[in-house]
Amino acid sequence: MAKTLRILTWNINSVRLRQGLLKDVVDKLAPDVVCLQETKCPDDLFPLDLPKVLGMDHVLFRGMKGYNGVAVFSKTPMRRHEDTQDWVGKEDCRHLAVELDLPGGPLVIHNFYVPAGGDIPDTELNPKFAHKLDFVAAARDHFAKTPKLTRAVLVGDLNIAPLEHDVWSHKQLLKIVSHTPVETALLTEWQDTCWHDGLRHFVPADQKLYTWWSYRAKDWEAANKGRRLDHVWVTHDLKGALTRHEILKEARGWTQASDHVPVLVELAL
DNA sequence: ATGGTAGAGATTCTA
Repeated sequence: MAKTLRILTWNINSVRLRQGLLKDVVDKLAPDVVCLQETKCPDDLFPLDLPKVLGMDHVLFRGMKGYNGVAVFSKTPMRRHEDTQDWVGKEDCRHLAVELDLPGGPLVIHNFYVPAGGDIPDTELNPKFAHKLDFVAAARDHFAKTPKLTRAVLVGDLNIAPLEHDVWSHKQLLKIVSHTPVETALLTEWQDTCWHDGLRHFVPADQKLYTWWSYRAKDWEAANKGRRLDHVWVTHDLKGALTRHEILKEARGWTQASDHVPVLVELAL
């Protein structure tokens, strides 16, 4: 008997500010697991009443002051997975791996927040871009060492839109951080270590698909200059378990919205 | 290598 598991990923851009919107997202999409990025909340200030409000008993988080931060909520028991890492020598709270106990055996979920990389796509002029490339290369190399990985899911804000139709204009974004060839090549290499693109599984590569719209656009919906920065990957053994996806675009139009929208994938495990 | 907006938390950084 297959169990349905709905996994939600969202760059919430402050978990404290958007607790109410998170409740609305959970009520609407009924996830079993919620992975957040950019919680921007030190661990000692994390809102500990939030799990009860969301109807999700279990929570794990890794936060810091001001920036970054990841958290996972779950309806079923979980524990922090040993493969949670600091990447490229920085303790900047960009990764949290959890292990869930499910009837068919444990499932590992990696929650990532990849560095945005600044504005200038040049590693000499911009250390933040160098950090981003180093981070993705390290993640690639790490998963290349575990090529037989199974029953695992990787989600998060990877801050790279790899395909032509993951951005509103491929040509105009080739020199824009998030869609430069060096970034998209690295992300593809990372994915190719053991992962299958769980969103493009449902949406053909020739169709536009976005999860993020800049705060800086006057009318984000009319301009529709989006990018697909948020991802859900599954190991190849779980490809056949993918049953549904949803990108909650309407959330971008809510009052005091995040610039990223919630992304849901359902698996029949 | 424009400037636009948003959040944290300090009067600027990161996205």
